[in-house]
Amino acid sequence: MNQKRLFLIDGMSHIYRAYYAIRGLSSTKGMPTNAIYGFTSMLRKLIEEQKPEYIGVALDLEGPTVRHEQYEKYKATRKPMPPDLVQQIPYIRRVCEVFCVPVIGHTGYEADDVIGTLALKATRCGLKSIIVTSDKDMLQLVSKDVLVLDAMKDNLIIDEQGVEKKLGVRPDQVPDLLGLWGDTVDNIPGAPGIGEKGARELIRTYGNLENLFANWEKVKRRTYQESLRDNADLIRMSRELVTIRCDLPIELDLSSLVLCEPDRKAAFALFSELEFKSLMREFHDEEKREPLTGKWLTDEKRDKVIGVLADRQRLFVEFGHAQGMFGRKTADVCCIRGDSGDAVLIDLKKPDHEQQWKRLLQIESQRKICWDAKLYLLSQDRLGIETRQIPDDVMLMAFLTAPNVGDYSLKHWALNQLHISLENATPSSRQGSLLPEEPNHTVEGLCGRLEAVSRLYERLNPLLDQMGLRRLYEEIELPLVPVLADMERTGIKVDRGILKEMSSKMEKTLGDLTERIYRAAGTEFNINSPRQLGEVLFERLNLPTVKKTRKTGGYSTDQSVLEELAKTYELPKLILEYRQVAKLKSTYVDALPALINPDTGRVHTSFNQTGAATGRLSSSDPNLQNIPIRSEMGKLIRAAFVPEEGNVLLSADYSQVELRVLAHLSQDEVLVQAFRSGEDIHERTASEVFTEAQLLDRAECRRMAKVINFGIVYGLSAFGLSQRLGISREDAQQFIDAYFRRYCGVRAWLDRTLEEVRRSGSVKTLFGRIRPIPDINSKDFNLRHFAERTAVNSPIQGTAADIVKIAMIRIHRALQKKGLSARILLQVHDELVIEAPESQAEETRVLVQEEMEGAATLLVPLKVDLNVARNWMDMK
DNA sequence: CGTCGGTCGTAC
DNA sequence: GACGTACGACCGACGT
Repeated sequence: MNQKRLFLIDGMSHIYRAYYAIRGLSSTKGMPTNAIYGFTSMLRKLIEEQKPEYIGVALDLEGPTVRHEQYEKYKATRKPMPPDLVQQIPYIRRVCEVFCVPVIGHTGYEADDVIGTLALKATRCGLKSIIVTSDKDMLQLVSKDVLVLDAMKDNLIIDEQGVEKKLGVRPDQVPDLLGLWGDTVDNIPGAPGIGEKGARELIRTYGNLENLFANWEKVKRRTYQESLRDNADLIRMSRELVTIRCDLPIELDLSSLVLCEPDRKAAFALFSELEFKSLMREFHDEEKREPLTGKWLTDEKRDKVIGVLADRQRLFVEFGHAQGMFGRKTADVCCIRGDSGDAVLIDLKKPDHEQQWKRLLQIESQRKICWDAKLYLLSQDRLGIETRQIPDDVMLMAFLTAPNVGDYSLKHWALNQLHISLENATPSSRQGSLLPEEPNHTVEGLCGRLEAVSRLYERLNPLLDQMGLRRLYEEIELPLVPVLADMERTGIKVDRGILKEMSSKMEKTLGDLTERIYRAAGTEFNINSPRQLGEVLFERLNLPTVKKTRKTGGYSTDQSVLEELAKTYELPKLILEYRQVAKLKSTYVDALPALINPDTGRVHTSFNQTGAATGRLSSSDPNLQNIPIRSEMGKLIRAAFVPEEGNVLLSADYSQVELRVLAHLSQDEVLVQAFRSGEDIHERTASEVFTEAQLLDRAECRRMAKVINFGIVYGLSAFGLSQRLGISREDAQQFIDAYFRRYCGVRAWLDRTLEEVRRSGSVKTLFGRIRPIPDINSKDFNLRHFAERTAVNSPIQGTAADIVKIAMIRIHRALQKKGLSARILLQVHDELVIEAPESQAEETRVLVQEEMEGAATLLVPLKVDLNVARNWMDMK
């Protein structure tokens, strides 16, 4: 029996119980502590005895709940919480905090409903849910995988038989039973004149409430008959009120519910304040984890300490980074620890320390664990060592288990998962004389970060297995790390001269345009300011404003608006021209040269592995994934990206990879067939969707079909399609209908995917990458529809991203194996840019094509287009 | 003088 | 409102 268990504690019920059960407990300062003490004892005992794998405490939040909307008298007779209990609540939250037990609650919902929803979701994840409460309402949730534990009564665990024994009915009958019986505490009326015994007897005899109503005349007791006859609505409403909702639109975030070690130091401080003597004693002794202290290696101790560290199975590593040349980070101090015990700080600027560090690195039997392995690899370049063993990366674990978070800084995760504030690690006693002032170079700063890394590892590493993400991590994300590090290290050569020339030309163009714009407008203003531009266009010149407005209420001046106006007026046309040039100049032409490394003439972008929730990479500083290609002028920028002397650039892009993925996922016969026979997919869609008459304009139909094909992948609407194609909504809807008539497998897949996401709250790629879709059951129309589009797009985009990552790893390995000196330089989602010596160009080309096309075996072939050129512009 | 949200525009 | 995923320039409001 290794089924993991989630304990959901009904906080409110325990707090009230403790408050009334323990009388007169308070601190010497007069602070009442009875409820806190009772709650703490319960929590401690539960953790001690049950050793839950996952745990959470549900508390009611302030404000009315949906039940109050249903029934205004709900809980009306309940007195407000006594003031001397109210003031204890914040402390109860702190107790949870020091025990590292998360408090869960959602505005507008009762804690009961939160518990019900999470309990059910947990069972779907294969967990056993144990609800800790003494409230009989909760018994309705009991099932094979949901149990109720009454912590007040000697940890009695109630299963389905237990419910029958206690209430005399099955769990599913509990709402009906309580609907009749009522609940005076919550002011739930129930059936007047029918009490506990009567209710039980009636439900046992008639099975359920509706059947009872249908047969009310057969009921023996006359008072019951009348009550049933006269109060049907009241009773039904009562049942409604006692029914615990299990369908709340909330996420089960297992990563935040993992039980971890209590914060002993904080616990001791809290219990001291509350004067809980026995608990103070319990948390006083052995301060194993806290505080982690650091020691510099000293000559006497060095060998001994390194010896001890080398004995460990795992080493946690954290660096103090210094700004290296041209934005490259480099480590100059390293903090390292084993599974337990003190951390050791190594000053990488000292040759003897550096030697020790290299020694540690070479011991491959021990796993190194860090936050951001790519940074780890790159930050060691200065040491001139090649890291053969890739360290485990807790950041990637965080990303895989929760790709929607967006912020993968150690600071954020330490704060949100461990409640450790890393910036509060106050730099006081700086021990090493060489330490710079930055917080992550102080002993405290580094030790705090190291502590966070190791505790997050303990939490997230097991989650990979529980969520089925292990292979994705081991076989894709982690092996990709050294590939990306190589790409960043290598960079791509940029011809400064070309950009310089473009810049001055554009400068002149902008000057001319500015003058003409001012003349046409009859005034000078900031053309870059949409607000000022809006005023000039729509107030000063009174151009028709009908087109569009912003969310914030102003005039929209975006491209589609200006294009519409440009049909009639001169100024918008000039603005459009100005915008295009200004954009290219500021974003690319002028920004790029600043990022060229003057020594090598190359720019080294950063590829962010946690940048996109779908699993795509993102690129920044500079972003080389959005270099223009569509417009003629924009395209010229690509001419500045060139190979090193004696080399060529090789571009390899997957042809229609997302639509091929869709074909595989949906198994749509038409789509699969089209790709298998190597047809032009847009042509094919055109001939499927359009009529004979329409097809006379073949090129136009293909253009529209292309838009439709892309739209499908993004979850298009008739409105969106009509906008894009400049046609009526009705026509757009016709095309969509026609599409799905022909590609009915795609329709079925969309439906399946949506059904799945509504049930499970998340979607997966072919390789098991998970993306939670929290808003899928939202009441908010916009949120829900956005969630639906995300849900269908993510598996497609994500699977394609997985495939490209696999291809990159394969190419990297194959190049190494064959001893070719070609290098991957860039990844642009479905394209790889590679630099190869002229002499190896052909061999590299063959290798790249093979590795890319063989990266995955789908129902349809993967096709790669390759091009070789002397710059990035001349390639497609 | 920094931060941050809004708008706009580039890529796949 | 209205087609998914990013990054980033610029503006302008706001707080220091």
